[in-house]
Amino acid sequence: MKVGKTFQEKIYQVVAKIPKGRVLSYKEVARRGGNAQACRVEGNIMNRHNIKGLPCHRVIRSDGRVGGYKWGTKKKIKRLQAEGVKISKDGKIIGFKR
DNA sequence: AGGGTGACCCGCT
DNA sequence: CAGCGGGCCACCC
Repeated sequence: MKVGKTFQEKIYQVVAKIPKGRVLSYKEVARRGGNAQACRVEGNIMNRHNIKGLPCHRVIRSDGRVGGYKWGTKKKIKRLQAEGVKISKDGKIIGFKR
């Protein structure tokens, strides 16, 4: 029995509910979405459809890095810092627990 | 309309 | 340490 909703919908809901100043890893989001192995799709969706209102910059890799970004990883880091997220010089998320 | 590949990845061997 | 498979979406031809 299928829920009917596509992965994008689930991902959208999860990511959109990320509190400000908090970051989630792709795997975490994917896990909540139902398939932890679909982590690639997340990036793909956001990359092709940088949905407005979706704080995709709050989604980072499990390694603690910010990962990639359609508009540029640097931009992503800057954005996170503006939200209050501490980021190391190497672009590592400080205070991120996987 | 259909097939094939890329993509902001992760975990295992 | 390096390499690859895995599942889902959108775009290209």
